[in-house]
Amino acid sequence: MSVDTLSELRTDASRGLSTIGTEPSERACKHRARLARDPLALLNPDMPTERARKPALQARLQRENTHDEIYEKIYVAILEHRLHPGTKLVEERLAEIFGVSRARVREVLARLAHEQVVEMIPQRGAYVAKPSIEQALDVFEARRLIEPAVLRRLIETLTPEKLARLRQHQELELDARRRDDKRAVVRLSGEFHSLAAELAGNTALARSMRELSVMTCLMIFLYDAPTSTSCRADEHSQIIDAIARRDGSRAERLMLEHLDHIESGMKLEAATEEVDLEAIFKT
Amino acid sequence: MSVDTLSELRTDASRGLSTIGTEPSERACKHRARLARDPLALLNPDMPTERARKPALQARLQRENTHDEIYEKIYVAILEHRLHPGTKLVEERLAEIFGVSRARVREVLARLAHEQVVEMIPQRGAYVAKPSIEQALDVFEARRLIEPAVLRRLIETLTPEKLARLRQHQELELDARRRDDKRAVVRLSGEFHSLAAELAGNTALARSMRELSVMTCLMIFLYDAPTSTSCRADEHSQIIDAIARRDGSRAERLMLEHLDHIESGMKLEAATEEVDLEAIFKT
DNA sequence: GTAAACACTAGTGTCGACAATGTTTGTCCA
DNA sequence: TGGACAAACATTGTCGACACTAGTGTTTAC
Repeated sequence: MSVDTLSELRTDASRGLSTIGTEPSERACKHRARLARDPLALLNPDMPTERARKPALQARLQRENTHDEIYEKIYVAILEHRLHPGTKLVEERLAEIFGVSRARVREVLARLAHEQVVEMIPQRGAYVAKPSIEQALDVFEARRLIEPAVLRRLIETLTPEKLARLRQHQELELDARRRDDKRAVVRLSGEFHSLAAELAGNTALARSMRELSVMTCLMIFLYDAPTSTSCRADEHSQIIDAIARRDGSRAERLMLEHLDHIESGMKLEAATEEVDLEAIFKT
Repeated sequence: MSVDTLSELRTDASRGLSTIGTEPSERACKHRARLARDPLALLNPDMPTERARKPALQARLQRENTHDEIYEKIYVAILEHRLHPGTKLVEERLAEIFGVSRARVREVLARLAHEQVVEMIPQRGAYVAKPSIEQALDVFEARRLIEPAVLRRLIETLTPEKLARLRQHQELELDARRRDDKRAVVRLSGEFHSLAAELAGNTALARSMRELSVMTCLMIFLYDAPTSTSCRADEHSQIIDAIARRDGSRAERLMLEHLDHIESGMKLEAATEEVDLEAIFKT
């Protein structure tokens, strides 16, 4: 299992997440741009064993997997449920996959752990986080608090460009649904909320929303009843429509209902938490 | 400057911040406890040069400066304004100071950077963050949104123990004021808000509040008019009193006023942002 | 046949070394 | 004199190596 899922990291995870919350300082941004147009980025050698010597050129070559990029690839993989909660993230495997040394992977994992997206256990390793039920409830409470405010602010500062980006996202989401690409659907559903926060223009709130979104994605995977498919598409669409009409109260109401739907779609009854083994074989 | 301030890191920063937001998973917690009662922790050699060989014993010895501890020491130093916004954090210096190798420092810095407490510029290094005015306004907006909710929840779930912890914190704060220990005052003022969030019992909100608190501390240092001393003591006391009386609406109102005071005490007029030098010598 | 002791393996924790880059200082020429 | 170039220095980025630990499998003693 872990080998397969990890390998998938390398493949189609490279688009990832716009720049929500990355908050690039000007210079850092310039730096990233330089990488983006780096012409060497094409000829990725992909030979983990023979990458040993690096004659001042490989150096730049490997930089296509910057810290930020590795971070984002793992992040997106978790968002898309390609990496399941509880999966062990072996440093050496990741290092091989991304063609870098463990030190770099380690820094990325430290960041992810700090964000509670992965859990690091001393001397044991890093695992994709399994948020507890209490955490889940907390997250929903926080979202119920923050998201209406986000929408309010978004409507206040709405511009045609912002609306266009929302519509564009909506289109992506619908498209993913049409293609029945579950992974993209889950990711985009989460990103919708982050995007709204980002467009609302308050970076502090956007950061918080982004963190809450990932946690929600993990929780959906852990506790969701298999019937309900995370966010229903029309709900997002309706919210966007309300935003377009600048109908703040309606948007807020829809959002709260939307959150209720997500939450009630999950079975958060304090069961299934731990010790499956004992419980299972007790009969 | 930087040598002095960095050296101070080593000294009196070791109490730090209770466990707000650290969210120790059970095993990680056990691990930390083991370290705490480690008897070797006393004989700290403090010889950065001759620490080279580590015959299976030094290893444990140095572990008194865990990642988390280094993280917290730097964090507290920033909170207490012993490290000013814009100060460069040279990896090697920090490594020397904490008696560890750069790799560890690096991981810690990565975490701090992820939290926007420090800014990392590629090939240039890590600097204590200088939040922009826009960020400052965002932070206050976010706080105005979150903190009343925190108080509401705190009052709902109030227990004598929680009240006791608030009172205890209040005592610390008053004491620091009496001693005129500005550093402690600033730190404790910030921690009051984190503590309230922590006691409110919603880990997600508490995490956000903690991040917002640090940013506020940095902003106070950057933009505060020298007259007003961050939070006025009696305001916190009054809020605690309102909490004790379970007077939610009063607590919320006081908190909002409190935030207004902090914000209006700062000069956020888009001036003084950059290029002090030119402006200063223009006359 | 069971259980404790032992050995093996995979993986983490930590470090020192070296290359690449940025910054400063010093020098030379216009 | 002053500006451009270059050499020296400082600091970051990256890696490979090795010690240590946890978990697992195997042997041996009873």
